[in-house]
Parts: sequence; structure tokens; C-alpha cells
Amino acid sequence: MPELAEVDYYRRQWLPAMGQKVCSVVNNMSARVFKEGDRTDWGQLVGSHFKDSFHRGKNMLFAFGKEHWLGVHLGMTGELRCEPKEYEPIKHDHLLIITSDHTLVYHDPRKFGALQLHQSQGFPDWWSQQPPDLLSDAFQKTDLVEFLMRRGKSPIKAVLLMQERFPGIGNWMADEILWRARITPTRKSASLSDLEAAELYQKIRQVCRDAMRVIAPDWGDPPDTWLFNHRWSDGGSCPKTGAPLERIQVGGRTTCWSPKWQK
DNA sequence: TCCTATGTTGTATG
DNA sequence: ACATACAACATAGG
Repeated sequence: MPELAEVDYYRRQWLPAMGQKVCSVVNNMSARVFKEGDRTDWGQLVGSHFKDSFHRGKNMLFAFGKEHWLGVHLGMTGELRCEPKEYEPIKHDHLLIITSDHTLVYHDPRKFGALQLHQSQGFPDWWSQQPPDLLSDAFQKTDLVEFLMRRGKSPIKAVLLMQERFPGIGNWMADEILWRARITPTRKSASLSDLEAAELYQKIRQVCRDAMRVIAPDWGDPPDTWLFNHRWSDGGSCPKTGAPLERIQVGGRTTCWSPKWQK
């Protein structure tokens, strides 16, 4: 489920336990979400305080004490929940962090997510090395154009999913962006005109802003004026033209678009 | 039974 | 070395 704004929504789910002390940690090391297996001592969190949380693209980082960092990626089906202290785990709960008053839960049926623990004075290197946030000044139109050229032979839909340049964009956001920019998802990236690239840049920023405003705070429902509510199954119609939407495979991912509207 | 799923990575190929 | 395409991962639900 989680793209940019959904990831931030899940980050917020743990906030009720902010400031609290970690009493114990329970996890199932054999779950593939723990990539390092037994090499990591999760007991190191015990006694530290849950200090802070961060979100970048599809990644989250939680700070415990002065030097313990928990990195979380939700994969396809990961979720974070905050439960009462006496919570009894259910199937697919892979990590429980029990604090003074709460149980912080990582739940992930398909186990495509990833959890990693780090010990360092400042932010872990992998966190600092992430590409610029799409809503920051460090992401400029020239960065977009340069990347479109470098990935010129791939369809634009597939290129928008590349996290090295577009952190946080996932399948529904890519469709939403291309629909708003009126660009056909199968177009080769290098085929976009200057004007289309400028439009694409604006829509990338707009969709990120809109998603963070509508979805991140409380999983709000996007309005029917977006493509969002119309893209999930066959038979939808374009909110702009009323014409039928089409669902195809692009780069191995289901892609919904409006042939009458996108060029 | 078969197909699909809001993601990433390893591998083969050009 | 770089770019591209796609199978594989694991599980639930329609």
C-alpha cells in the first residue's frame, strides 16, 4: 500500500509512544524483513527512549536514545500500528517494541519490507545518502530533464517509479502525475518536449503536495476529481473527459490512463 | 483454480 | 560500465 504520503501516515501511528522508554523488544528473526538476521542485537533498544521520527520517500527512521536508529521500509504490505501495552500479537506481526504505555507493531503479510537497526552518533550514512526530496529546492527541473534523457529508452511510467530520482513515487502516484500532465505512460522518456517536461515537473510536485495534505494526516480519501478513485479496477471513466479509462501493463506494473486525455 | 496486488532486487542481455 | 527488461520474493483475497 505505501507510497510517499501513506508512509508518513504510518510513521505518525507510532507517535503516541514518543518520549517513552523501551521496556522490551520481541521479534521473529526468521522473517525475511530482518535482512541481517541474528547479527543484530535488538535488545540494544531496551532502556532507551523513543526520541524522534523521520520520513523520506518510502523510508522511515526512528531515533531511540542518542545513538540508536531504526530504519523501516514497508515494502508492499507493511504497516505500523500503536497498540496497548498488553497487546497480544497476531499473525504477520514481526516486531513488537513494548514501551512504558504502548506496543509499537510492525506488521507485514508478504514480508517485502525491511527493518534495520543502526548505532551511530548522527544519522546513519544510508539515511543521509538518499536522493533529494521531491518537494525540496534540491529537486530542480534540470534534474528531471537530465534523468529523462539518461533513461530515454524506457517508458516514462517506468522511469517515474525509479526511487534513485523520484523517492516516494509509487504506482498510483505515477499514474496520477502522468494523467494530470496529460502524458501517455508508454511514451519513451526522451521523447518529451521541453514544454511537457516542465508540465511533468509541476505535476510531480503538485501530486506530492496534494497527497501529503490529504492522505498523510489521517488517511483521508482523495476527491473524485483525481484519477485516484477511478484507477483501481476495469470500467472506470476519466474525471476530465468522461471517456473510458484503459488499464495496461507498463514495465510489469498495472497502469491506468485516459487515451482521450493523455498524448 | 487462476489472477491480481500502492515494491525492490538480482540476473541476463544488449 | 551502463542501460534495459523481467522473474522472483510471500501471502491474501477476489
